[in-house]
Amino acid sequence: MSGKKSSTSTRQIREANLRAVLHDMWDSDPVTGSDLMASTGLTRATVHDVCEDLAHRGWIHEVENQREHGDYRLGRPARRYCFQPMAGVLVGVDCGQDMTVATVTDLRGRTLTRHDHAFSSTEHSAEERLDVLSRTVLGALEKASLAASQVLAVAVGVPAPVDVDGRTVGTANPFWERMNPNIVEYLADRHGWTALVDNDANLAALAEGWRGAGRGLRNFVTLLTGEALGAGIVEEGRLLRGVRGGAGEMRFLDLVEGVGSPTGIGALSRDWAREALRDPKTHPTSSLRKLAPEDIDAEAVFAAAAAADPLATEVVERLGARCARIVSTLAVLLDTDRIVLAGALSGSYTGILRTIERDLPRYVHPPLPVVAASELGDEAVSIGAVRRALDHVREQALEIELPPAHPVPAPAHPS
Amino acid sequence: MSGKKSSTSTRQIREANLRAVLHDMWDSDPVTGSDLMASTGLTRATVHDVCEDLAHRGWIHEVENQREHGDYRLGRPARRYCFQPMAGVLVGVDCGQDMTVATVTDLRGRTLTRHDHAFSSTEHSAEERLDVLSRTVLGALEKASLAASQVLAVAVGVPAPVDVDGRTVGTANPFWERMNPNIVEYLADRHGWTALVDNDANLAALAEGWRGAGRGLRNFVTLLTGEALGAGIVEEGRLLRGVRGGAGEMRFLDLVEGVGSPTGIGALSRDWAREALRDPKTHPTSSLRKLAPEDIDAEAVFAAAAAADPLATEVVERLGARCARIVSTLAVLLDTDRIVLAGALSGSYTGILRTIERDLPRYVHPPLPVVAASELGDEAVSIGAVRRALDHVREQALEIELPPAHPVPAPAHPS
DNA sequence: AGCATTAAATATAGGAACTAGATTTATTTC
DNA sequence: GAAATAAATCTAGTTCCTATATTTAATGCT
Repeated sequence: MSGKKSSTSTRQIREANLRAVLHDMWDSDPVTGSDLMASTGLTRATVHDVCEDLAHRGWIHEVENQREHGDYRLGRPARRYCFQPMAGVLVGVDCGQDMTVATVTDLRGRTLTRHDHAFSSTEHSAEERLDVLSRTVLGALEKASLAASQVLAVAVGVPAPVDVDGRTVGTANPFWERMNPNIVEYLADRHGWTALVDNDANLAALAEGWRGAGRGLRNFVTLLTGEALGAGIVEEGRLLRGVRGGAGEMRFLDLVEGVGSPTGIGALSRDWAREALRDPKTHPTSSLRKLAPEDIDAEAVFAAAAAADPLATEVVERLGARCARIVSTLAVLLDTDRIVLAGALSGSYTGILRTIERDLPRYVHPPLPVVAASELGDEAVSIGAVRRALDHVREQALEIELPPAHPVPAPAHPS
Repeated sequence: MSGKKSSTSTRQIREANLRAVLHDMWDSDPVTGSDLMASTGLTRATVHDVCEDLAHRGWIHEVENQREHGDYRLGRPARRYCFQPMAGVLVGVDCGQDMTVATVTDLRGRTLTRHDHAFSSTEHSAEERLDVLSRTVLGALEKASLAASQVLAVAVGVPAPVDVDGRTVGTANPFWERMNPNIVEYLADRHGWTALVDNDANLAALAEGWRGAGRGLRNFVTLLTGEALGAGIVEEGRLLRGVRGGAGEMRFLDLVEGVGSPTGIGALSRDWAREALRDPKTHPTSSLRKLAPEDIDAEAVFAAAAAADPLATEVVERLGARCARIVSTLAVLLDTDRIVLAGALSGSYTGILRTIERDLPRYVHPPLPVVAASELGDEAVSIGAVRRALDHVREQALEIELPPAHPVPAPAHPS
């Protein structure tokens, strides 16, 4: 509000310091001026000045009763500042083929609420998609009594290639364009939100690098293994996108021997099991024969395999052999540290992993990449979406004007 | 030398301005203070101050007779500054299996001299390799009467995976380790040079992006097609490296249908032609039958194909069909704009390109990537090495202390 | 030749953001 | 209640920048 204008040059310094201090405080407990002096190398005067600036902007606040937090004894009590995790909220959405899940978190990525909503069918219209997406997010916000104005960023994962600007264009594939009917613009126009759209496998990769099996790694690949395979490739900590967001597209598997298609583990486990069951002579004692054909799904197959059912074991074995080839291809070309198999049933992939481990040395020279199953199950995409929103907000923090501190409706009676 | 110390904060501003001005001047004609004011947004006083600083450091100099350069008429003549392309020199080396080529350039990448030297055999020792490399660079410098102290950076391309630090370790492949026997350390210890080592395909990619078929593109792949295939992958303007520098390794082609190995076009054209010639019944009239078997090499095959020889044409056709599959794999997974086929004979790849263009739609959905042949021939790696050195020097300019202005030996007679 | 015009250089004053060191202040400990 | 302590606050002083006034070295016109 104060119309002070400083030169672009000097503002650069202040901006860098604001950024450094905010970064330091984002994920830590309340810190003192001296703490910040040590971590930033600035003098005390500057540190407090910067902190007051950040407090003014609403990102941090000064902790009043200092005694409670610190365990020091002597000297004048230090001023303590603390990051405001509720200065705004983030929304991460997994906007899949069949349903939408929205997760609302604070600025540290701690979940506040989740809310989901199914589409009427897999072939739902673009209009329905946008409407359901919108209502799912609003529903989640309402659950936690949060106002739309508190949302600093909404990130949405869709099963389609997405370019840097969050758009899906020029793909000559109507399915993909329907999956992402310019969500960015829609959310901005309708709710005024900063929206980020990304490919679901890319977001799953972000999730794995944050809270999953890729934690701490700068080079890894996440393979989404549901109906169709899709890879999220992280190289030197950066997500690969490609020209139109198509990086990680697995259609090339058509050409790989022993693979032949980009069909996912979820689909194949079901299809292969059904196919085998059609011939009454193969594994006549299999427990899967007790189920109706339409009840044979990935979950049933993995459950049977876990119980050592011979037919299911054979399917899992075959899936593992196939995966070994897929994983090798990626590992060799990209020289990656780890490949994470993600998907709703990733918790049941131990059998597949065993086979991959056995076959990998046939195709890859040492050092071999680590192949692991995701621990995030079907939450990978929405967690990754939250992370995407979080990254954006951390990056843009100084350009963001925070909503007023407490938009909770004031008590009905006058002061 | 002047022991002034400014705070890290204020130094950041000055550094950013030095960088901006130096960057502006690197590739342009002499510029005036007013030009720089427009491009940097700084005031005149600051611009001249920064320029004097840069002149002091030796990167630029003030042009004396201003009239000659400008075409202005009125007003007080402007001070003009010009980048010093000979403030130091760069060396780019292609250190291959059979020979070494060193290119010396000025700071704008304009070639001053080239010098090459063959190894005693493809199985030469690490010691010989380092020695020949060393002598090739010194030979090139001597040709242009340049002192070793003028070298600001030496970049070396080797046929091996190389990590970010320029080392080849942990590959369990003695050939690779012999190709890069810690060249960085050797050149630093023996000559005091800043050395950068990189994979040859990566450097070829840099060359293509600079002066070749990838010029201006942020996403493209360069395929080295000589004896063994190797890819240099550029994504968002950045070279992919992978954990140990192995990104772009093509061993995964073992698993690709209709490909089966990472053997290069150079090797296959020769092998396939020889194989066909062994059966006297296939194409008995082929002009290649006039050559001794040991004279059948890639060059001969492509020359014959250009003259419509049926046997050679069949080989080229087969190569094209194979390349289409390889190119598709990369294009789909990486969603790249263009794939450049590089190699000593890239000038003769028109036949191959025709076949690729025909086959590509079988494997890739539109929009199709552009496939092009390199125009750089066997210079791709050394040009890329120069570019690597240039990038390093531009990046590190402010940290580099330039050698004294004119190390040319003073005339023998006194003043 | 001499003077107006012009575009740049130079000089002067002032501000933002930082550092450094002296002084003050709020605590705990003895 | 005084000493010890660690931090806050205050007072200069720095660097690097901007803004504006003044000066300078050309050209062009009479």
